[in-house]
Parts: sequence; structure tokens; C-alpha cells
Amino acid sequence: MEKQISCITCETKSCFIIQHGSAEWISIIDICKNQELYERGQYLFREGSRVFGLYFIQQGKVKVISTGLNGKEQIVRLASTGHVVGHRGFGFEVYPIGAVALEDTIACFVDNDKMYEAFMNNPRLTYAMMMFYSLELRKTEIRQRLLAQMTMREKVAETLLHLKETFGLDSKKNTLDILLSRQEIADMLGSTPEQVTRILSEFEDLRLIRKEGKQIHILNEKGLYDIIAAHSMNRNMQTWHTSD
Amino acid sequence: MEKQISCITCETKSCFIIQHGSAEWISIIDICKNQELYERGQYLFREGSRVFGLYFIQQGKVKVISTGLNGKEQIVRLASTGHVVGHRGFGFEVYPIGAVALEDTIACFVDNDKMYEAFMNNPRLTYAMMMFYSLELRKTEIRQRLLAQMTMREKVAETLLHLKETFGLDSKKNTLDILLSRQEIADMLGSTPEQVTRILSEFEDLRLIRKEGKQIHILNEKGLYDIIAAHSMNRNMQTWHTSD
DNA sequence: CGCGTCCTTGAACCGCGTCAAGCCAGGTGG
DNA sequence: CCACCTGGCTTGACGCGGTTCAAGGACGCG
Repeated sequence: MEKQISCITCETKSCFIIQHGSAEWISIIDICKNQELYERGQYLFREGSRVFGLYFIQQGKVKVISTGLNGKEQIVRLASTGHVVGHRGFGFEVYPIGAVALEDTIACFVDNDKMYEAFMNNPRLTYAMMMFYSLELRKTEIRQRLLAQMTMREKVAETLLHLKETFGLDSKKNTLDILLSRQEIADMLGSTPEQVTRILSEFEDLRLIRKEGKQIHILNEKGLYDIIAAHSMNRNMQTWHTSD
Repeated sequence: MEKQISCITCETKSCFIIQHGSAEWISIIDICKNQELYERGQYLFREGSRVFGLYFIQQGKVKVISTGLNGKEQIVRLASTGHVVGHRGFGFEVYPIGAVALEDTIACFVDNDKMYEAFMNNPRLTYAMMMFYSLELRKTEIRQRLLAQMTMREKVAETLLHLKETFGLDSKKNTLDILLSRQEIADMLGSTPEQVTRILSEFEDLRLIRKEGKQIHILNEKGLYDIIAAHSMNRNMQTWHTSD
């Protein structure tokens, strides 16, 4: 797949480059009018609210959540610079999920009509978008197995590796370039803060990680990988990292 | 959304009608050359094999499986007459999943090139297919929460309701019009046959269901619903039923 | 200094997976 | 027609992992 799939004209000008390998969109919506700043903790959109379009994250980090059983918050996906958010609602009446900024975030909004127009005029864009959904579907499915069949130890190990892949490391040290509370990590796994703490402490004892303040420093990536591999055999998959 | 989205010409002639409500394709591929019969237990395609195209089920029932951790079989989706199978692999090298006939099944195969050609020539078809993927994504996600947060009791109750929605009831009685082994039900939940048996027996004691031979007769649908609702609060969602 | 929030650790409970034994039905062969 | 065997279903006992509850500690903030 070549890189530049299509240029659609927003209000002013916008261009999406689809990097098919990572299945994420890097938006060069530099002149987009609908740019907006969301502060930490602020909602881009809420679960159940009407769908007006898609959000392209230009800068920042976002968690995509959905309210699960007995009010538990489930983190469906984490997204950062260059990712699309809101596509899970595209074509529907209301959003099945909400999106919250984890840190100050700049996002660009493109409304349904503009997207639809672009899709109708450019089959290749539509096709690319379809493939994007297809990939999302696969990732979600991989994650599904993760939730269904892994132990907590494995889930935590997997999640740490996933966080590294998604957000990378702080330039200074190997600390993950994302700050999540125990509660938030638990929300990704469908578990509890206590359990997360326990397992992280265990990993620290095993010299797999080190806690530095609230940051996490990965000492032995292969060790984490082994924890999963020991039980799973096949992790020839990309990370599950779904999107919304 | 209108019903008839597009007619693409297969080798001979074929026409897909997308019923957007159910997000399933009813294929009227009556003259399609690539029709083929698969007997119970036979694979339509296997996990890891090359992707050549999509399968439209004209008659029968199919389970879509993927090999999970430590070799456990995970049932990703059940499909029956009018459904599409294989779209999870579309656009990729190899299938991430396999499909097995649960009973004698007639499926029609359409190859990648034909699909691609149709997509390029008909943006509305592509758009509709994209929306189909989008819906699949939602369903998979709902199922994700199910696996992550429900207890086994709730999962079994949910699955019974799901089976009823998907396959309906035998005309004679309220028995589910699908025959699954305990093992297969367990594979849908990421559990074990023993656990499924236990819970089904419990449900029988509660007069929620009755076992008639190998068939299951649902006596009190609302009771099953209550089991889920008691703990979940909001089940304002469609069934999760994902596809492959 | 005191308060709130989050993290940490311990202890008790319980759901569920595992192992093992018994049961029932269908199929086969004597 | 019965004896036997086989495979799936059922039920019980047990142990482990994980959730829950509760108490104490670390840190930031007014």
C-alpha cells in the first residue's frame, strides 16, 4: 500500500496519510479550522451523545472508555498523536464510547458530511478506511482473547509491553511516556487497583520493572515477554491496541 | 439506508443486499458458480491459510474459531444463512481465524479481485462494507466487556439469549434451533464444559430452561435477562454477535 | 500541621478451573 | 437381544487465583 491514499478538502485543507503498517492515521490537518484544545480530564465526547464526526488527534493522549457492568469503567483503547478517535460511532446515532484527554490534547474535528462526501468521491479513501476498520477488528479480537484467557500476571505484562509500543519511552530513561493511575490500568484489564499493585510489586521483586515515583521503568522487556510466552506459546501477533 | 446497495457481477451474476439493521448480508447468489457444499465438521478455511476471498453462506451454520492460548479453541462468532464469513481476513495475507461447518452448509465464494473491483467501481458498496465492519467492531467490543467483566452465570445467560436471537427457535417448541456441545459453548465463553453443565443444571433448577435431550428449551427468557441485568444495569445494547 | 487522594499490603472469602468418578446414550459385535 | 465399549454429560471434592474488605503509609496541597 502506498502511503498517501487521499487528500480530502476540509473547510480549508487537510490531508490524511494512512500508514497501513501501524493502522493509524497521521493527520496533517495543520490548517484545519476545527482544531480544539482539551485539557487533562476533559471529554472530547461522551458515551451516548450524538455523533457528529471524527476526531484526529494532533497532539496529546486520550483514553477511550465505555461504561461496563455495575458502572465499572472499561478502557477500550488508548490513543495518542496521529490517531483517530470517534470512528466507533461513525455511521451511528450515538457514541457507544466516550473519549477523555489524559493530558492536554489538541484534536481536529471533521464532521460526518465532509467525511461522507470524501468517501463518495474517493473509493480508495473509503477502501483504505474500510481496511482500517478491518485491522481494528482484528486487534480488538486479539485483545478479546487476552481478556478471556490470560491470567492477571500475563495481562499486566502484556499491558506494559503494549504501553511501551504505543507511547514509547521518555527520552531520559526507560520510563514509560504515559502516566496512568492503578485504577486506570485496572480498567484496561477488567481488574482492581489492588491486584495491579500486587503484580507490579512482584514484577519489581523480579527485577522486571522499577517504580520511579509514579512512573514505570521497564528493566527487562524480555522477561515480561517470557511471562506471556510461557503460557501462551504464540504471540506472533501485533499488539492488540484497538481504536475508537 | 436503502436495502439494495449494489450489484456486482461475479463470474455469472450475483447480487448482495445489505440489510443494514442486522448488519448481515443476504446473498442472492443463486447462479453463482463458486457455490460449494461443506459437510458437518468440514473447514471452509483454516487459520493461517492464505486469503483468497469472502464466503457468503447460502444455507447452513458455521462457527468461526481461533486458536487461543495454550491451544484452547475460542469461538469468535457463529454465523448462519445470509451471513458473510472470511471478511476478517480480507486485505490480509492469511486468515487470523478458521471457519467450520456446524451442519451441512452451502457457501458461495467470491475472490479478492472481484471484491476489489466492485469496491473501486462502487463507492456506496465500499461505504456499506465499511459500515458493516464498523458494526462488527462494536459488537466485538460489547463481547469484549462480556468476557472481561461478567461472571460465568451471566455469560451463560447472555449466550443463551444470544443463541436465541441468532438462530431462533425450532418451530415445534421453544428449543434453540442450534445444537452445540458443552465444549463448544465453553469455547464461546473461555470456560470449561464442566462449568457450563453446572450452570445449565442450576438454570434448570430455577425453571429458566429445560434440557430436552441435547436440545435446550428456554422457559423463562426474562429470568435469564434478569440474571444479567441484576449485575449489569445497562443492557441497552444489541447482542454482541461478532463476525468473521 | 492536617486533610485528602492514591498506593500498598495483609487477610478472608469465593468463584471457577481441575481432577476424578459415575452416568447415560448410541453403536458394534457376538 | 444383550454385552460391551466409547464419547459426551453430570456431579462432587479440592485448590488456586483474584476480588473484596480493611488498615496503614506516602505524597501533595491548603
